[in-house]
Amino acid sequence: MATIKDVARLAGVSVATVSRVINHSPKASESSRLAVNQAMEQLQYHPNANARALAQQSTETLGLVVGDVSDPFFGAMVKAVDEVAGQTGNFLLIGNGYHNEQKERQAIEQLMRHRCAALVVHAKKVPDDDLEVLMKQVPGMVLLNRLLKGFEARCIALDDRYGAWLATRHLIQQGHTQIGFICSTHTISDAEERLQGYYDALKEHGLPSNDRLVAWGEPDEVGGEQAMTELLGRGKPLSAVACYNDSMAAGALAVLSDNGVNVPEAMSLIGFDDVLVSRYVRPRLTTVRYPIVTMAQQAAQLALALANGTPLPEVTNMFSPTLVRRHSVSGPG
Amino acid sequence: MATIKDVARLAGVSVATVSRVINHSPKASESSRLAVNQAMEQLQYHPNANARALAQQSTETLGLVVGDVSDPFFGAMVKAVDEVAGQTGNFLLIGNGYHNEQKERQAIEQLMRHRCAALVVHAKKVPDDDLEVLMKQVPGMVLLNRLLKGFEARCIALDDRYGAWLATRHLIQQGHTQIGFICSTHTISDAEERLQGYYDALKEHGLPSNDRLVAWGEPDEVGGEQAMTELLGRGKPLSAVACYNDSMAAGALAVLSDNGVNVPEAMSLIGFDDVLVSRYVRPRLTTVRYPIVTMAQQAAQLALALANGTPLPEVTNMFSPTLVRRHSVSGPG
DNA sequence: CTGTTAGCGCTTTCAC
DNA sequence: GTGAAAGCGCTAACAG
Repeated sequence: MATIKDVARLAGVSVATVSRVINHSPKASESSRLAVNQAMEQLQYHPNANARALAQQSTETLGLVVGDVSDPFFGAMVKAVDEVAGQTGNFLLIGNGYHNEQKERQAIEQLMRHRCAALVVHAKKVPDDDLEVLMKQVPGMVLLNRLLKGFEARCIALDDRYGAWLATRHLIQQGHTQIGFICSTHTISDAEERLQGYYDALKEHGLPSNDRLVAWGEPDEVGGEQAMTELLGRGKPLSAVACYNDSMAAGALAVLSDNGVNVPEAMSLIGFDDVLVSRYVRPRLTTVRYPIVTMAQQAAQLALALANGTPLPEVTNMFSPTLVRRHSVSGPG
Repeated sequence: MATIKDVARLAGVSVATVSRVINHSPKASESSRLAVNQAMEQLQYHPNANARALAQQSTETLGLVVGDVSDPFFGAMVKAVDEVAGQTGNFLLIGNGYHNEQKERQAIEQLMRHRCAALVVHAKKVPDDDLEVLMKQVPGMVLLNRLLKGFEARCIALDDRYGAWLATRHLIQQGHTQIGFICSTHTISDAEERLQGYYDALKEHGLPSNDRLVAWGEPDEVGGEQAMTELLGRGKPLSAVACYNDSMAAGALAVLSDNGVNVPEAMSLIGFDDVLVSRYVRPRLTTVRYPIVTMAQQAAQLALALANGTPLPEVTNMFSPTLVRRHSVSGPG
């Protein structure tokens, strides 16, 4: 692959001049600009981003760590961040944490090695202490969906507990008293917080909580199927279920449908996240909206500003979820 | 951020030695290995990947261009490629083409600038000629879901036409004679091929084709809703519809459900791709399986082998889709 | 406006 | 086993 020297030679100028026209420097005559552009074209020249990064000591890249790109929730996040990266002329580097401490650490590590100016990190398994070390080391690092004390201004999170409380309260307000919860087995704060929100709402309304009303599974469709099957199998009276997320709710819905349990007539169901699928199952899923796109955009903008030393944008550090009423919830039969 | 010099100084050795222990060179004494590791730890040293790439003239990165990461179809693709990248110690760089010629070109360009050793490219809009130039320039570049003549061995594609033919024939075999097609408005070969496969099957079985039986939309849920609404609105008798992909089928299904048209009793529906959603709508979607995971893995392995000059893996250059029977197709009412 | 040159951080001969 | 030094491709003073 051609280098800047080749271009300089062919254009009959110095490498400095080539560099100038590449970077649209004002001090470059029209004539050399022409010659250089022609040479670049002819040689199919593509500037080496690594060399550039090294020389400039900065990279024009924005790093993002997500759980798993193939998950629609993260898909929305990636897209949102990619858009702000694109607008600011940055290239997006993505690392998958795969919900695993080792992998999360590796992903962050890789991004640091690539010297991403800005870093948006969604990592739920890496311990606070380790994260703190990294945050100190990388000024342009912002945490998404996690609150690290001492770095609140560089965190953008959602009030999970409030969201689950909202969902459960909605069910209670419809008259339900026997309410189950389908929870995620992932040992991350989101799961604990949402379960706690469910308990809070129950207690607040004088409803007893009961272990037999909560079932667990992986936070995806299959996990939702299993958890709902489990719940049904226990035979404990139940007229409504709040789910950890929409994917699990979709799985639960499928199981109910297969078992001839009508939703919402015989069973109300509420999800969490408001991802696309919630609008395409039938009945449409009532859920709790997680404004991930806005959150991701703000995180990216903040990270970029922090990295470039430009004025910080105003961001919301703690977002509140909201209820989205669709058709999977009604009063008890 | 600490550099290799800092580490060398602290460890009391030369940078060459530090480099040796970083790269696990056999010629590095246990004592210096120890000293260096300790110094790296203490300084929180992260080797600069850009400098490394420059010095080695190679990058340990695998580039991937997709349409849009947030689309579940591409999500599966990204994950598959990421897995083989991870296994071979490569870091994945992703570029989004957003179904737009300019963007596709930019994405490929970016990846080339970053000097990705291997490149897996899903680009449907960039013209053949341009692609040819790039293919010649980057030996480790492989095309996914596209067949470029002269480079067949570096292409991994699916027989779209056959897939749509299969779907339509399945409908015909169930006794349907009034079969619609919901097509994508994206002007890419996939859309043309699938539509053609539908026509082929019709003709082959002596069934007339009719423009009023095909409707168009964006290849997502919303597009599927619109197209199905359009089809219904035309009032032309219809007992089955083949769809461009599962997302459109999901949208179509939703519209049918909302209009009280039972699937499959009153209307049969068949999708394409076999993405996750097809198993979570009710009825479960009968569809045509697109073995994207296997295809993406093979593409990645091929690209890596091409880039590294290692023996090429055996790959299938043209995959055949298969029918997946679930519950959205039956005989005409 | 242009060219010369000294690095950026790392790898890799080549002597020792 | 180890270090000195050259160089990867590019940018950014600096001098002209």
